[in-house]
Amino acid sequence: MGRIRSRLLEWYDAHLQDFPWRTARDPYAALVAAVAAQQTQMSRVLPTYERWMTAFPTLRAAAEADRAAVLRAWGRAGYPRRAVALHETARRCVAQHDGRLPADLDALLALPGVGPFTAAIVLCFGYGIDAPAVDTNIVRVIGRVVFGDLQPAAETPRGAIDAAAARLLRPGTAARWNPALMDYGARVCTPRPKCGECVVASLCAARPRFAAGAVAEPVRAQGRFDGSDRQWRGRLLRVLREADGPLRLGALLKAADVPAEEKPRVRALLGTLCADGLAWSDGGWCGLGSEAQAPAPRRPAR
DNA sequence: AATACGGGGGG
DNA sequence: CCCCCAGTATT
Repeated sequence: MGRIRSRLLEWYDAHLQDFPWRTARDPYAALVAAVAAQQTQMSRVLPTYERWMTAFPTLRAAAEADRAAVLRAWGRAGYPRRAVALHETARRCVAQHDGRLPADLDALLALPGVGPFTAAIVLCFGYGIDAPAVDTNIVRVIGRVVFGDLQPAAETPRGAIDAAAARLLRPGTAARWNPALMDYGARVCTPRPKCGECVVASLCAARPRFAAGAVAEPVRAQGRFDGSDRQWRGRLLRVLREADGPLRLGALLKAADVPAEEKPRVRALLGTLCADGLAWSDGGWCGLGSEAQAPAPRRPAR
């Protein structure tokens, strides 16, 4: 174990990527980066992070923002419900935690959009607390090196991976060890691994299998995106985000280029956006965010 | 345990 | 065209 640790740390020191949230010791910055990183390649995280932090430099600023502004800052980063969760988490921190992120695992996990990974990132980067942040990269690296898996998610149970991650973490090093392991999985121990460049190949339990030419099977099959609900939701939201203000329903469907036969379905999807706090719809008008904006005609006031 | 949830990078 | 991504919430 010790040799694996030292070699990976040595690799990390030579390939260090200096993301601002890694060294800022700012729990809010860590939170924003962690949420932006959920199911998203790092190359796309930095721009989202910069936009968000420029628009809402502090937890309180995020809490006081309106939903439409939050969604515009999120832009095309994907999974916009993450922006809603971030917004709501900021509000709860102000309402219930004295305007700060809790430094406690269970309290963090109680916040919307915060799961085991995000909570661990807040703890280790934000507070310097030792918490193993086990992302998909780390699952793969530990699965292979420790357990000899080709494609860990399909072989070794997650609980065993987590236990190994906790065992590998030396006290006081989480803020360096977590990103070292994550980066290694992203750059070397990739889904199709670069075993020729691997600094722990001689210690890797999976080495014989890969050396024999075994190929890792795809982790999770993915449905078609074209024509999916997800694509339509994304298109609607994009139109709403880029609009100056409220739109007629008909104008929304037209701008989103919805064919006649898809209109009932896409109208229903607008309903799901509203349910998610991403859009509102009222009296034939609709818009970005959670509440009808001024230009929309109000119902007769009593 | 299985699905839903965006959008784009990279082979 | 296909795989995958610093996951989380819901069913």
